[in-house]
Formats: sequence, structure tokens, C-alpha cells
Amino acid sequence: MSEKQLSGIKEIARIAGVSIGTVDRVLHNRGSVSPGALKKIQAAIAQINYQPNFIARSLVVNKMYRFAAIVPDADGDEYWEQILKGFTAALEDWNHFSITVDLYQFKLNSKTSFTRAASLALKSLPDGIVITPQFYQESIAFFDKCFKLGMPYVTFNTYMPEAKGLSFIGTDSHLSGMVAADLLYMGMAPNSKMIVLHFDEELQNSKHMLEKEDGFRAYFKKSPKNNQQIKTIVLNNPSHNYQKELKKLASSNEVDGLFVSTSKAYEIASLINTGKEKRIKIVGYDLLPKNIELMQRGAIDFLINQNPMQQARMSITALANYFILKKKVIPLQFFPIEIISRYNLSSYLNNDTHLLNEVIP
Amino acid sequence: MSEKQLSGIKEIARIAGVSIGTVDRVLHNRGSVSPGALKKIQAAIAQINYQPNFIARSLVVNKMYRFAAIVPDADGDEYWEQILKGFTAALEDWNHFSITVDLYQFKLNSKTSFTRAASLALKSLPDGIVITPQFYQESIAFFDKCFKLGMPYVTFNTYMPEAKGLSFIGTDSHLSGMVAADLLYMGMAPNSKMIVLHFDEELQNSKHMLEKEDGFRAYFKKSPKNNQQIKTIVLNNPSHNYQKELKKLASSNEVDGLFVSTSKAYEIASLINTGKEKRIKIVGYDLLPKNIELMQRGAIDFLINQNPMQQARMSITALANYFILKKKVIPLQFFPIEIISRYNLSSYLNNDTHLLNEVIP
DNA sequence: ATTAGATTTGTGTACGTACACACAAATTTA
DNA sequence: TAAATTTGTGTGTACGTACACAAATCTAAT
Repeated sequence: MSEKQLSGIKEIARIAGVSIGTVDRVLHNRGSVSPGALKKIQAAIAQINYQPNFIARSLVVNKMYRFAAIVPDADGDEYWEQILKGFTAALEDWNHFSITVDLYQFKLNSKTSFTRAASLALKSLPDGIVITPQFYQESIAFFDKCFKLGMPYVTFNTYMPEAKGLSFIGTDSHLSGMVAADLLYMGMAPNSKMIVLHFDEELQNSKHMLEKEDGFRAYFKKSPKNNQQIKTIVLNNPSHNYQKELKKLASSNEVDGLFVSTSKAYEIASLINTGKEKRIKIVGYDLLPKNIELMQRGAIDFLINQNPMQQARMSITALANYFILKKKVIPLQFFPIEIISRYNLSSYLNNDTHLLNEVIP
Repeated sequence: MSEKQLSGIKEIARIAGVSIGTVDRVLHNRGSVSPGALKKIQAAIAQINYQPNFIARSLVVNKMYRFAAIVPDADGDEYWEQILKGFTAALEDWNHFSITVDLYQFKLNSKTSFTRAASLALKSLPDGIVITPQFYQESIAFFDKCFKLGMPYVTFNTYMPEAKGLSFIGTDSHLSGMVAADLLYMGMAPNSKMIVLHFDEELQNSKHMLEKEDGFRAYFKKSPKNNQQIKTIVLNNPSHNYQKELKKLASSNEVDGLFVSTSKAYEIASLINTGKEKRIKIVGYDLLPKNIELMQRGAIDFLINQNPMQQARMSITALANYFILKKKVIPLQFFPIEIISRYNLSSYLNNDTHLLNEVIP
């Protein structure tokens, strides 16, 4: 047996001929290090290509961290429920550390509610914030306040280039719109009729929905065979009127394909692809229970998985990495755009293996 | 500030009124614990729902582990190169631990070579083995030997229900064949002609290729409109003959769609979808550089991502979890079947975010 | 040359776990 | 009943890192 192999900070200390305390001061630039020692230590660090051991580090740092999450009121909406589940999952991931996530929820259709939640969150002075920036102007204002306070934040779900936070985590909406167009168009006649369907009362503020539509339309502009008729419909309040309208639309020859820009494809699919009328191809978003069921029944053709749960989970993880492990956080984390059909669906359900074992550290 | 909060093994000891040494003996059933103490400790463990801290554990145990990998000779084949890269990635993941992976490679078309590699690996008496069980009978024999030796092993890439190892990691081939069929058939005329194309000299032994074909055909059997003509072609040795044949096939009206059961779709796509002849739809496997390029040029329609690199990476991780962290290893880890088209392709390249940060603890 | 003050460096303890070892108590053997 | 053995229990050290504090060294003013 050879000498006991030192590693890490101790090995640096040995090579540089100083104590680990001095090495530690260099690694954390705490100062109080003589130029000579500094140089020797830096050389040693380079020499052994030192990589900090996050495992050991995490064992030491044991402060309490309080995070605030500014997200919509789920209010029965499964998409936002999944986001909440993501927070729970993250808390379990990090169960050996003391972190808490306080929810500051707002009404999806109310800017003032959003602003109120945001400022309440800020006022509580958490260590860090995760936020879905639903409203453009209001979010800008929020980021500004954070900047002034030096408050670290992570955005997710809705991408805003203006949000210069620690990280954004979510989908490339524009690209996902193109993918959707491709899936919808596939196998259709060149001059078929398509509808882009938005569920929203405040479309103007939901940037990512507009981006999805942009991507969708961009696909056909690029394509040489661009004689598709694309119509946009915005559903404001789900009254009984639109059901009739849609049914009529479906039975007439007015629609061949439907692109639903939100996770509510099931609302439409349950109305129109019931089997008697002409089959309309539908592409939507997200593996929500109702979407899954309708896809299994053949009423929805494709879903693009935005993975809301993982988005939320990773948002918290980003903060935790930043604070607890002091790891570098990737500033832009676009998820792969997962195409789900009736056939690969099952392989995505209850399957986190693509998340390689544990999330942390 | 309240009392310093104990946690883990210490807290158990406090509640049970014993020392941590005794708790430790219970947790690892090392014996030498009185019935009374045992009972109290078990109660305490249940009470606080103790979850071992793998982080702290990994810090302590610092043995050297030597793993053997029985995999094909890459020999320029990008698929197997990726597998090797996966091992490298795993070694980096676990760089704070002492693990090594010794390669025992065999020729893809030689059973004897496989058997030799396997027994060499076994003879080296590693701590654990990862293996792609390419040949059925020979693999069975190998598992048998492992069992007798008490040698832990992980299989990947090719699923064998008979392999009762620690874990299998890979794709559900049958299901992937169905997905492929669905993608290929989409938008095609009901009576279109399809070809299943295998690249293999020993098809009989490549179970997962047969399973892919089975899945592919099963898709059409289920479907009510099952008047497709499906032909199977096996390409043995890539001579110049088959190029001519395929070209002729392509320009004639004999083929509408092509399902390539291996990762070599590029070999065909580069021949037949060059732009002049009739366009043939192609579905293949894996994001290899050549496939990526041909997909970007529009010559390949869909790829199913089997993620060879992640398979290899997770195989090693499974062993490491088992030995180092003493975590439970999931015995069956089917990857989600990732559908890649020209449009979502970019979101899969250079993107490991779906692997949530780091692999390990 | 002495000493106060500032600067630099080293040491000790802790994090949660594993394991070797020491030692007391209980039990068996002579 | 003393000695030898077994059984049960607690203590100490280590893993790699962070940080508080003590110790050592250097600087400058007397």
C-alpha cells in the first residue's frame, strides 16, 4: 500500500506548503493571504485541476433558506397543480437541507393580483424567488425592484429575455409552435384549414402563447407549399356558446387541424372528436390527466410535453444549487421539446429515469 | 433561537436513549444489540421517518471499485462510440470517488468473441459488471456464471427478461417499433408499401431488432385498416449490390416508407432521398452525427432516440449507487421513447437539462 | 530594542455517517 | 469463586469542506 492519497483542499495545501486554512481563504477570496502564498496556492489549484467536492460542502453549510414562489393560483387547473407538485418534489429532493418555499399566488387573469403577490413576496425578504412572469410590463417592474434589492430570482414557464435573473427554465415556445405545426401538417392535404386556438382572456400579456402562434405560422411561411388557411380563435369565457360553434365548425368542412396553444386541448377534444363527426387532428400541450385520457381514446393526436412539474422542481433546485452548493447555475435551460403520441405516451408516464436518479447533489 | 436541532442517526440515538454506535449497529444489522435497545431504536427510526443521508455516507466510504464493461468493439461505429462516451461521462460524474471501468470488448458478429470477453471480464474478478447481452444463449450462460460467483451485474441496451441482474437500462424495443410504425404510417395512403430494414448479419441473435419489427407489425395488426404490405429486408454485408437494389426500389413504386431497425438510417437515407427520385419516408434510430445531418437536410423523417450514451452512463451509475451509496437500484429502467423530428432536433442537441443537473449525489 | 498593532497563518470543531476499538456487564468455563 | 469468554454499549477518528479563533509573523513607532 502506498501513502494515503490526499485530495482536495488538503492536497492543495500540501503542494503549496501552506495550511488548509490559507487554501480556504484563497478559494473563497476572503483575503488575508500573502502574495507569495497566493501564487503558490493558485499554481497548486491549477496543477491538480481542483474541483470542489459539493458533497462535502453541502454537509457543512446548514443555514435555513427561505424561498418565495410567485405563481398563479391553481384553482383546479391541473397545469398549475403540477407546478405546485414540482415544489413539493423539490423539497423532498433537498430534504436533508433546511429550505422552505412560501407560495405567493395570484389570479391568472388579474394584473393587479400579480403585482400584489409579487410585492408581498418581496416584502417578506426571502433568500430567493422563483416566478412565472405572466404579465409583461408588471414583470419588468418586478425585476427592476429585485435588481435594486439585490434579490436573486429564477424565472420559469414563460420566457422573457428581459428577465436577467439567475436562470430561466422552461420551453422554447416559438420552436414548440413550429414542432406543433409540423406534427399537425404531417399527412394533410396542402390546402387544408387549420385553427390556432387560444384559451385566454388576456392574450396580449401571455407572451409565450403568442410566440407559439408565431412559431406555428412561421413553419408555414418557410414551407414552399404555404397555401394553408390559418385562422386564430381566442376563447375568452367558456360559455355554452362556443361549444355549439365548435361543433358546427367541426361538422362543417371548415377545419382539418387544430392547434391548442395551452394545456387545455382536452376541453376541445372532448367536444369534437367524439367519433361521429369528421375527425379533426389536434395538437396540444402537456400530459395532464384529461389530456392523457383523451389521447388514449384517440381524440388528441399529439401533445408537446412542457413538463410543468420539472420546471418548478428545477427552479427551486437552481436556487438551492446557488445558495447551498454554491454551484454555477445555467442561465438558460430550455427543455427538449418532447413529442408525445398515443404510442410513446405510456413510456413517459411514471417514468423519471430520464432524470438520471436523484436530482441533487 | 431554539435548541440545536439534531438530525439523522444522532436524533434517533437521542430519542431511543442510546448511543449512535448502537443505532449504527441496528441500521446495518451488525448484531450485538439487546432486544430492548433494538425495539426502542426501531421505534425512533419509524418516528422520525429516517432517511439516510447519502451525501454524508458517500464521504465516509472511500474504497476503490473496479467495474468491468462487456460491450462491442466500437470499431468506428458511432453508436458504440457513444456508449464508450457514456462510460467516460459516468467516470466524471463520480470523479470524487475511486472507480474504474475496464473494457472487455467483443466483435459484434462473433459469439465466441462475446463469450471470450465475458469470461475474461469475469476472471478479472471486478466488483461489478455492465454488459450488453447481444447473444441470447451465450448471455444466459454468462448470467449463470455470475449468479454462481455472486457477481453483481447490470444489463443495458438489449432487454432480456431472463437477465435477473441488478438492473436493466434501455429502451422498450417492442414499443419503440409501434411508435415507429405510427410515425411512418401517419399521413400515408392506407395501402402503402413499407419495408422493415435490418442491418445485421446475425439477426436471429439480436433480440431487440426482432422485437422492434414485432412492434412495428403489431401496430398494423391492431389497426382496422391493415392492408399494408410490409416487407422485411436484411442487409448482410454492405456491398455495392444493395445500393443499386435500393435505388431501384426507391425509383420504382415499390416503397413508400422505410423503417430502419438500427441506428444506421443514414446509410440508406444518403442513398435514396437525394432529391431527384420519389421521396421515401424514413424512420430510424438515434441521434448520431450522420443521422442528424441527414435529418437536417430532410432525408430522414423521424428518429427514435435510444440515448446510448445515457444508457451506458446510467449503467455505471447503477453500480456506483449500489456499491458506494448503497442505494436501492431500480431493476427496470425503460427510457421514455423520444420522438425526434427535424424541428425538435435542435432542442435535444447539447442539452442535458432533462437530466436535472448532476447525476450524482 | 521593545512593544503595540496589523497582517498572515495554523488549528480546532462541526456537518452526518461508518467503522474500529475500548471497555463494562453478563455469561460461561474451569 | 476466579478466570475466560461473549455480548452489549459508548467513544474516537475519519471523510472534505467551512469558518471561527488562536497563534505566529511582520511592520512601524517609540
